[in-house]
Amino acid sequence: MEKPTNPAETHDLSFGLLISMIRTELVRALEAELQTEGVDLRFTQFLALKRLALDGPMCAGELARAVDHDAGAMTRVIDQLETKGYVRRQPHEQDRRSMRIAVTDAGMATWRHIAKAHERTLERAQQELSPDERAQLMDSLERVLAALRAAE
Amino acid sequence: MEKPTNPAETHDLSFGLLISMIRTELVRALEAELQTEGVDLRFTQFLALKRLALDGPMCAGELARAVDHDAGAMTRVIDQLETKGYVRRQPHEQDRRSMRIAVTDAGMATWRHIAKAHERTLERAQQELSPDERAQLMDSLERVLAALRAAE
DNA sequence: CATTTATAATTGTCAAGGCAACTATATGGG
DNA sequence: CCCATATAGTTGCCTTGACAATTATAAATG
Repeated sequence: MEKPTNPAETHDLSFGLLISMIRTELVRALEAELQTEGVDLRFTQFLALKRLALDGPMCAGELARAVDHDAGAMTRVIDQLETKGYVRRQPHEQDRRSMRIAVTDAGMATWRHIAKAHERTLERAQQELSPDERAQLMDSLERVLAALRAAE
Repeated sequence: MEKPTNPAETHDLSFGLLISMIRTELVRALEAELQTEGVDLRFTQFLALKRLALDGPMCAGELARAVDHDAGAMTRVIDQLETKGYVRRQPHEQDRRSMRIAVTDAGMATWRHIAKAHERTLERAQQELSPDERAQLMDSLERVLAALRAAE
């Protein structure tokens, strides 16, 4: 320790880096769990499938917004999920521009299969926090997100 | 809108998605601040410059670990910072495999210039949180990260 | 009703990050 | 001392995601 470490930085991790690291580790942990279960899904594909499985069919743009993903990129994620047989594109009845993205039976089966793995991962991430602390954490994070989005 | 958009949806943000969203917004906000200041740095480049500016010269691998970045990718980040004139690669004296990455005067000047913008961004992100809540948030996040890294 | 404007999905392009292979050098065990 | 193994940095390759442009269709407006 010959190096003069800035005392304000002894917390060492800035908020941004900390958030980035947690995201990286969470993605890694979840993808590892999925692989262990023999399910070949990347993090983003997982998020999309989860959203569709929980909320039912929706169109591509809605899904993109729901998982905070670029619309162009979402097209390809849907392609991938469709190739795997987990979702299906159906024409929207009122709006011929729109697609209705629906989970297939195989997709639902996969979702049920991996839902527990997902919960295990989240549980593991928060295992050192009390229920109160978990609630507080989620609340704080939501307020941080809101503040960042409230543009200036 | 015939589908019952569950109002519970807003609270149904999973931890992973919430973290991802905050990271995205934080990166966006910081890069916007930097651009406003006329400084052409991406988030990762910023993190690397900050680390070097605060902790002094270190070798490439150390830097990569410090900002949680892939070593191969870090080589290119250093390339970019070197091209911009913000850092310099120097041979390591004891170990001829190693490089000593040091911030140049121009790099330091730039760092001083943008440090405040950085703080503004973090301040804005946490503006809705009390000092206690901020401390609690950092603490919880650190424990989450530790849990993710520890367990298996 | 024609025309402008807005929206949904897609596609092309490019930068960035992860991983594996490679080179050079260091280190530790016979 | 020599060899096996480990480590530092770099590079190539591939996937992902952001953004812009494109196409088709809907909605709004004169």
